[in-house]
Amino acid sequence: MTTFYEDDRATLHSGDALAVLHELPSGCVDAVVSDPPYSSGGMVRGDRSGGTVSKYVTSQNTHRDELVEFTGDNRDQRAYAYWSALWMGEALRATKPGGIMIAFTDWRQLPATTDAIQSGGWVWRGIVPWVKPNFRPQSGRFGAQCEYVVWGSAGPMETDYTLPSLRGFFQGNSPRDREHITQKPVDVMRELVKIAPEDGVILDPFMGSGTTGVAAMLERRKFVGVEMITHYQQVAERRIREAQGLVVDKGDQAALDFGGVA
Amino acid sequence: MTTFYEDDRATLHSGDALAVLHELPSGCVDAVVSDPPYSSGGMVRGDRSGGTVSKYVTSQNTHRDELVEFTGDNRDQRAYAYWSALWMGEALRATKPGGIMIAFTDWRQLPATTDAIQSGGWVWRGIVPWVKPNFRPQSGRFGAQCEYVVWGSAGPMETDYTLPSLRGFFQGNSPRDREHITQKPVDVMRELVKIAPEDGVILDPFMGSGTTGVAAMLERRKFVGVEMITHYQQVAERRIREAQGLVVDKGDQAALDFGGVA
DNA sequence: AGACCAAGTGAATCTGTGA
DNA sequence: TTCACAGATTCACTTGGTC
Repeated sequence: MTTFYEDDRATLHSGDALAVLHELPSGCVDAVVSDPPYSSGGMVRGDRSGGTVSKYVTSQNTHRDELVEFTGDNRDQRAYAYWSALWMGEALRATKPGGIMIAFTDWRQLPATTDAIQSGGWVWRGIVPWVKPNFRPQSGRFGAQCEYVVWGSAGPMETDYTLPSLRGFFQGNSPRDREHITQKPVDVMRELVKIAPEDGVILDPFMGSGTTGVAAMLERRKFVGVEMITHYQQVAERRIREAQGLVVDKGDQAALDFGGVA
Repeated sequence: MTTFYEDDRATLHSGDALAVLHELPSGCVDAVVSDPPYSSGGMVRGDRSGGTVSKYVTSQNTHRDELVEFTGDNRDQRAYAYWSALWMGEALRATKPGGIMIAFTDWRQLPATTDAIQSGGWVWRGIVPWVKPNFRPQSGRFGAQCEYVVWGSAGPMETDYTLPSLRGFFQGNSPRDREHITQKPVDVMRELVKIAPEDGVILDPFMGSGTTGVAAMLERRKFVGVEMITHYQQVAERRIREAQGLVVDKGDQAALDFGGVA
């Protein structure tokens, strides 16, 4: 396991998610919050086998040339469910009893993801839709306007009525200046990492551009991230350090502003 | 098949959904829009086996005594998926090629429902969340704030770019003065029935208090409903006739007002 | 009329009790 | 042990009453 960045709030590992998860110590994590490749997009095999940039980005997008392809997005649905169960099972071992799993998915892979989280040994607890106000309308059909968060727990959760309750759906558009094709809004991620206690450890085995880490820093949680592609390792490290600076130097208000921008 | 009400806009049948569906002529329907019993409610079998009023209505609720139990809400998950595939398969036969299936479900039964719609022979097209602003929160957890609409088509859909596009999520609380425990807002139903063309036929095999029929009348679609329980047959007939009166006598504006009230 | 306040509600979920 | 049921808890939003 190669660690390419480490400080007292964040640890970033290089390598394949499954391999790195296998090497993590047991029970070292409070919550797993991740956005794995969906392997969705298209009913037929041909639609899945293309590159990720051509699949997810319209040709009008001005940043198209700056976006880097990502991997692991070409499994069929059986393989996707099996692979998801594998990494979720490894993640369960690394998680404390009562800890939380959170995984993004789209409508097409949602049933496979709920199967996988349970196959991995987690107690499935619910679904949280993420609504994107600016969606692509389709004549005579309901728009595919949402993505979904599937969440569960490592066995029973303790019931602590002093904890605040969390909302059951989120709203917000994809960030405008994305550095990763599937980058999520920081505001949405900030709500999600609140499921872990302050100073608790959040693990993201598919870090990408590091939005989960940014949210963890802004909400004063610790972060462990895993990413395979060198380009995104650099992007994530930069964004997470920037987020740390915002919290330490300028306090909460600046952190809030940052959430709106990124 | 016993028909207990019929006029030029609405036909209401008495009996079990599966039996009545089997007797309907082939291809007589443009869209199936329904809210079947979810058989959900609880992690353990015991929580499913109680009556529907005690299961879904809190003991503090002052209107508890006025609500009538409904049936078919105590299947285990395997049986639920099998039964759903059965009635959805029958409904497919009754639907025109290219017609639409819309079914409500909750988070727990969502994967079983997407399996069932496909097992029944439909092309699964998507999920539309229904977000309830006044949800019951839970400490330290994401609230179960949404129900879900699973929709699909009877084979390929024709693409007609002159049709309006429909929203990918709905918002709105359960109606205040419900006559059925699981009664849906008329506004949400009105959006859903728009998937069928004007003067097209909407079928609801689990009519309950008849909200689908009310929405169909207000949006100038025709309606075929099925309900087993005598009490709800009477409620549905009254509400649907009231909705017809609003459209014919007072025009569109009154119809819009009605949507907000019921 | 409008502003404010108090009470009531929810396809929830978990725990404890008693049969 | 298993099952059925009562009780407690969370908060956004609605309703109804008072000022």
